[in-house]
Amino acid sequence: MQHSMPPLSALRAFEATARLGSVTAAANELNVTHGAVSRQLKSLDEHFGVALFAKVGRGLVLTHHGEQLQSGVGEAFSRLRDSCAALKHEVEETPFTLACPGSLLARWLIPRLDRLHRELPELKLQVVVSDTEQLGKPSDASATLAFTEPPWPADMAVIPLMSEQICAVVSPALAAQIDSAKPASLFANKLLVTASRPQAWPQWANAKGLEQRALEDALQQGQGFAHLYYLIEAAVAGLGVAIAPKLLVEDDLSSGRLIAPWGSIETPARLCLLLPKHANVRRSEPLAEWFKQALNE
Amino acid sequence: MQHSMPPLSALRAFEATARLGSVTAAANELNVTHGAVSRQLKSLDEHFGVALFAKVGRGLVLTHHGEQLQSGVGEAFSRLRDSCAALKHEVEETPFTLACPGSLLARWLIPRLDRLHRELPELKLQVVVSDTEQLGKPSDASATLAFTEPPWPADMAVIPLMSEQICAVVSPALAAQIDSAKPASLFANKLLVTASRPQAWPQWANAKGLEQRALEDALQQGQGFAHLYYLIEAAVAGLGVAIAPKLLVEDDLSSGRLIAPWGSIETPARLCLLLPKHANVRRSEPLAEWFKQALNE
DNA sequence: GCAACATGTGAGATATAGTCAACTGTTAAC
DNA sequence: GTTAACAGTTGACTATATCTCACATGTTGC
Repeated sequence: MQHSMPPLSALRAFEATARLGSVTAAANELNVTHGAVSRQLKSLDEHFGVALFAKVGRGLVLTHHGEQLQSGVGEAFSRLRDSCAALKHEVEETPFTLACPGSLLARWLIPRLDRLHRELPELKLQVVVSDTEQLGKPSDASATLAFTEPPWPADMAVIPLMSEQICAVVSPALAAQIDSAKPASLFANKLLVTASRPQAWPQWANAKGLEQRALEDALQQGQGFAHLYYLIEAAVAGLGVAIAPKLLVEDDLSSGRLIAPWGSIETPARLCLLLPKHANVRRSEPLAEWFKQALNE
Repeated sequence: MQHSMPPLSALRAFEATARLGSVTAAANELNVTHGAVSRQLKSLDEHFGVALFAKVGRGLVLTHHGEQLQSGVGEAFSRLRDSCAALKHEVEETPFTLACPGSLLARWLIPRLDRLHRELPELKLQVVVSDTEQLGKPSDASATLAFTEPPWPADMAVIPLMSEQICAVVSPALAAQIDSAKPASLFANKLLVTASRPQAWPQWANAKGLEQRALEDALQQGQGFAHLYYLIEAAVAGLGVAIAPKLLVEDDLSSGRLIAPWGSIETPARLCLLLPKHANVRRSEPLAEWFKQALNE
């Protein structure tokens, strides 16, 4: 059965040539040279053992057998084109869902969301808050934006966008009382912490050469917040010193609402775009590029 | 538009896999390894940016998008298969017409025609007498059998089957009076000639070392026949000595109806199968092979 | 826990399909 | 009648898409 099928590429060349009435036109449509189409047609003639085209003047016309073949093959290719175009259209019209932690969403992405929609309109981007900071779960989002550190989950494609920097921030009023040259001056303030980033203060202490013991004592007297977003607002309000990804406080630092007296440090984590296996590369890649660009401004 | 079409081979792999429900089964149908099909499916996933199959247990099932694609693609491929099979069927059901000179037909082919029909039934062979001995004409026969010598017509494919041998033949009664060791004993007989083969006697004379002059004299007193077939019958009837392709008198020689006292000679001509350009190779090639075999028995 | 089965994948072989350029034949204009 | 533009075919070479092999991973059932 299948044995009677000629090479599909030859059928495609035949269909285009029959439809357009010219080898050269078919070659243009198929983005090949006319020689390539001519060969395909010849191979089809040989497959069926009859001439499908006859030379008339300096062009070709279908023979009886050629017309017979074209009637079915033309419809079949229409059908193929329609089916592929329909699926492609449906895929591209489906909104692209980006999951993002609430703090990153509120303090970095939302201010840039309008521009993102304008620059990548074909994405039909929809943003949702990733419910927990936990990753590696089979999320139904098209992509997830998150700070994560290696090892990265094996069942997802991970595109690192930038290294994470964290900094300790205080309100301008508190900053005035700080000797920024002395890292230990930190301990003159109340430390603000969040359960979602338990490793932040130890990393900071370690990088700044502070004693773990002193840090632990300070944390005992610190204040906890359920969410990074509230932590930062607490710092703005002058409740103490918060530690947060630099990215999330950058706008506040440039506006002067917050001060980072002791600078910032780099952590092993990266801001990453996490894609499920079988993600749509043609949709997620432009998004990753957009993030890389926007993050470097 | 065309731009949205994935590679056709990938679509074929998809269609077979969807229809058969298994990569391995599709690979068998397509006569490739399962790895090849697996790659094609992967490339299709990437083309559309969605998974078309989902792993379920140790097999695959179509996803929603996969089903959507299969509904159209399956029909399109059915259509393609039907169209190709229909054309192929029509071509193969068309009788294959073999043109053949009347003498060759009567004295060699007809006795073997039954066997030919039996051994190549799918040819639906029909035999017609080639009206003239002239070749190179755009005949509407599928193939032409003829003795011809180079140069061969450029607009036809020529398959040489065997070299031509000609021999001078006489009835047994006449043969008894001949000294077969002497070629010149030929001239004791009346020479029988046919207009369709004017070169036969001169070739014979030349090969046997007979004087052209003596030959011409003998031919003056010879008897002409319109057709080779009558010429041979005249020899059988004892009217004189005929010259004919050995192939045409072989049956008579073995039965003793005719004798070739001086043996036979080879001419530059060949028995050939002449095929029009764009002839159906798959039909004419088995016929050529059959002839080669039958001629060597 | 192991054998049988089904699909996925890296590396390298190979065959299909393409390019280029030269050639034949057709049409039309000067 | 000559020439130029055009359409298709073809030989020689090349490239890339496609396949195979062998191994890896994951599932099922005894």
